[in-house]
Amino acid sequence: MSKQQDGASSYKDTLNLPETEFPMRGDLVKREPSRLENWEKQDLYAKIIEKRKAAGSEDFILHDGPPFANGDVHMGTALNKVLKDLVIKSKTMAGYHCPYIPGWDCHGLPIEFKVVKESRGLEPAEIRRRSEAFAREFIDIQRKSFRRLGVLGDWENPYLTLSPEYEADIIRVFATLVDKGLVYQSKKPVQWSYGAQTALAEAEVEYEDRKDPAVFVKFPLTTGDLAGKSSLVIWTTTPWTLPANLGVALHPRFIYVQGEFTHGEDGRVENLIIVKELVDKFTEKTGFAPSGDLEEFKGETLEGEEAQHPFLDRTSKVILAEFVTTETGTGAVHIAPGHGSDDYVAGQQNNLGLLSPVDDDGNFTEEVGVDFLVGEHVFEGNFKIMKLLKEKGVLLGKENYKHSYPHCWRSKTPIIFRSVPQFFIKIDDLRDTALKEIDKVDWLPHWGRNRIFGTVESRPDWCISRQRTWGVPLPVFYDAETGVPNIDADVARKVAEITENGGTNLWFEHDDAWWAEKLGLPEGTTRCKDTLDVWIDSGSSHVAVMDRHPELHTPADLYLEATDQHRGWFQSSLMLSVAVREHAPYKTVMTHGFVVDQDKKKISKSAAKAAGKPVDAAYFYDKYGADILRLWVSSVDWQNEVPFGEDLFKQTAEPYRRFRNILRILLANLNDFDVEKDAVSYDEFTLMDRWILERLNRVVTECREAYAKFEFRKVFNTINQFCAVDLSALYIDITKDLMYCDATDSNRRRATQTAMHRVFDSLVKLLAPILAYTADEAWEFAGGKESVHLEVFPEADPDFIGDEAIEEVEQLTRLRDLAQIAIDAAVKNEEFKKRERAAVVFHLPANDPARDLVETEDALQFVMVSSMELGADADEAVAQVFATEDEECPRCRRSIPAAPDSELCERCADVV
RNA sequence: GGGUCUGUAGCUCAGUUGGUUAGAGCACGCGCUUGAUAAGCGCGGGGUCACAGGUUCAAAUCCUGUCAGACCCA
Repeated sequence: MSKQQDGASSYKDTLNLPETEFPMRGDLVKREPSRLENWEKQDLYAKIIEKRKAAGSEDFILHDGPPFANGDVHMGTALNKVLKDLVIKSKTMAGYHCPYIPGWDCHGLPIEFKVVKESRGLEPAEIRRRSEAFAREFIDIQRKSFRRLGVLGDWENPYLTLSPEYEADIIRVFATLVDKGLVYQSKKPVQWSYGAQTALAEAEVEYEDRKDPAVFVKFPLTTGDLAGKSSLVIWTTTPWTLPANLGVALHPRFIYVQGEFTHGEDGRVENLIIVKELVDKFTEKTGFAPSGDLEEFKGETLEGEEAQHPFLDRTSKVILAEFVTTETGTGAVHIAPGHGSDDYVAGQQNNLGLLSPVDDDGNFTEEVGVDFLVGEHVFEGNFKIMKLLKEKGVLLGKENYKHSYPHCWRSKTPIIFRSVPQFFIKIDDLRDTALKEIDKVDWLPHWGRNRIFGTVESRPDWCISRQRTWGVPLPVFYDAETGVPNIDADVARKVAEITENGGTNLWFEHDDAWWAEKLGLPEGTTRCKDTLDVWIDSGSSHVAVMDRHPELHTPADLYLEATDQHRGWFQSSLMLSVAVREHAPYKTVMTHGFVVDQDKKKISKSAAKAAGKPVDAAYFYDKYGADILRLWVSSVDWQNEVPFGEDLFKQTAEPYRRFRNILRILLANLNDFDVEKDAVSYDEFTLMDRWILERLNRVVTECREAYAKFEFRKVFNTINQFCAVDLSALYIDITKDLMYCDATDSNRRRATQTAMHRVFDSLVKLLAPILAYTADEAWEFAGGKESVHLEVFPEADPDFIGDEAIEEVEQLTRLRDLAQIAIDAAVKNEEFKKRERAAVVFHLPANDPARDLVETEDALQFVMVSSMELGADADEAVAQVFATEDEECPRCRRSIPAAPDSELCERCADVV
């Protein structure tokens, strides 16, 4: 190839053009799986752990909250798991020893429900076998997804709440509770699902809109001055609870009125007592309007009086309660202690007793006291009772009332409050310690503290019995004669011993006689058929996992789950830990928001499916790659709801390309560089090199700090900004000329390569926790023999802590901006086509700090024009441009003076 | 209905203790670049900082209320 044939490009061979095998395109979907395979073949997780152990590193324990072994991994689960991995990887690279033992929550209603739905009438032991198989199937599915996402951990030895050892530990935790006198049995209103035939935990309840018949009912007073003269009026949306009515509650300080009310249409007259504020609403809804003088008094004046039950032959006591409001109703609240928690408490305080004439199916029992209601479902009963009220002349009005009402999360049937014998944990005995412990924990974000404090402060006793099969048996026995439960810690511990080897299936496979004999209990003793609330399962993990596992210990440094766990796992763990060891199981608790739709609406799985919006993590890592998903997680504000949609997801592909390209061009520019042989010392660096290293130092410091605070988004923003502006738009662009055209071994070029080498090294390491695959790939191309995940983060370099170069470059940036304005105008006027053809004259104020820089080589390099000179002084800085008269050097394409007797510029002539 | 939060360009986000003309990236439009090329660079349009009051010389930033959304609770 000769000069004549190929013109200017004949000098191409004399240049040092960037070169690398590192592909521009990620092809993540194809490449990630083979890298993952390689990690697993060499057991990278174990290698990292060994390396930190050998270095005597300090522990950082992130205790994994177990996801439910049911369903595929959706974006919410992926967000949680990847956040955990970002914590583990960044803490590891900050030099900590971070064992990560993942786990699964395996028992519970949702799985049992699916199994039972498939085939009815199964024996308990068979339900349990199938439930276990079901759980294990999804554990494998989810584990595969988590690994594919690049999450490193001890995947071969996860903890499972269904394993016999774990189950035995749950029973031992129960025994400890018994030791401390915290467990009791009582008849108490619970949220009962007649659809699923079980009591439900708070977390198993969901609210749906529902229409109920609301009624206004009068309770004639039978004692006091108003006896036989006036009636209290109650309002209720659950007429079916009236047979269990034992009281009427008034607010002690509200003002009530008493007097004559006349119906606007039929002229019916009643003497009634209603809270003053609600008289108008009452009139509007029932048609009864005040028709005479109204007497006013405070609610407390009626305390202790009696009122006639509307259709049963007994009276109801008038009591006072603070929970009475003037929002709806009449200011007089119907109290059925067997059918509501407020009612229960009020009943206890006022010795009202308790009635709950409803069976497991939600049908009235004999106890209801009205013949035609026996056997009737309560919601049907609503109408019969209304008819009865009307017949008795006590119905003052009715309406269809739409409200949000609790429903069973599985069977979707409405919940009823019903009293049944259940087992409870006394929360009052734990509450004070728990509240004190809450204030010793760091809550991230800080408002999490209030969330959990509020729930612990107000939570009632914990109902721990479930009438289910797929769970840990409640290790309690009933006396043959009396049927009284024998709640005994030693017996429970013996059950734990037996099931530790055989598993709790033994509980269901053997009969009462076998167990009585095995435990040395009297003949005829029967065992409890209930299982423990699943929150006891996961809430015991600090014993069953952290105490048991040699690598872990309690308290954990961090628990990290979605914000709904304030009421869930964070609380159950706290309560059980306080019970067992009197302190919280964690030092820090971090919560993230839920994944919501792009317009910040809640994502319902069924709605998303109907709209064709994928929510499975697999869809995204199979289409875009795990690193894109990880990058998305890092870019998200986990403190609040996390908006998600495929469009948003695609947007993160752009920064990914930028990071990848930056790594690529750095690798390509370092192609001929050997850090051992070619690195230069501090004095050799150009201004630009010192500048980028000062900037790098800031980035390193900021990222290290951000990682330490789990502010991954800040890491993302910082690196993104650094790559887009400092590297891509400035440093790499500006150093192109010297990188390509200077002599291969020139000091200036080697200096820049030294700087680039440091930039690359730091960048890869800072990105490694986020771009787990890509950083590892780049590291390999840079000659790394082992995985980048074995490395530690870069340290700040004391040589570049200052900002001398940064300040100088700020002045150059000013000049560049000034020049840019003039260049754009000239290009628009078609004086020349590109900046490299511009000859610039700066007119600056006399005291302008940039004056000394204008005619330096650094400045010319930075502004990337043909020439720069200082013109006459001006009040305001301004640049003037002309088309240069210099020819373009055919080698470096800069328009600068040529060397004598050459078409090349001086530098290029020297090099060639 | 109650508690805890959130609300800045079409989209994703920066914005230090209140202080010049509210900044990036993406997308869009126009140029340059065939030596980062399924890349790179420059320029441009686009914001009454959810809304309404208040404190202040000065508010995206502090206070109050309204609206919308999220989680938890009823």
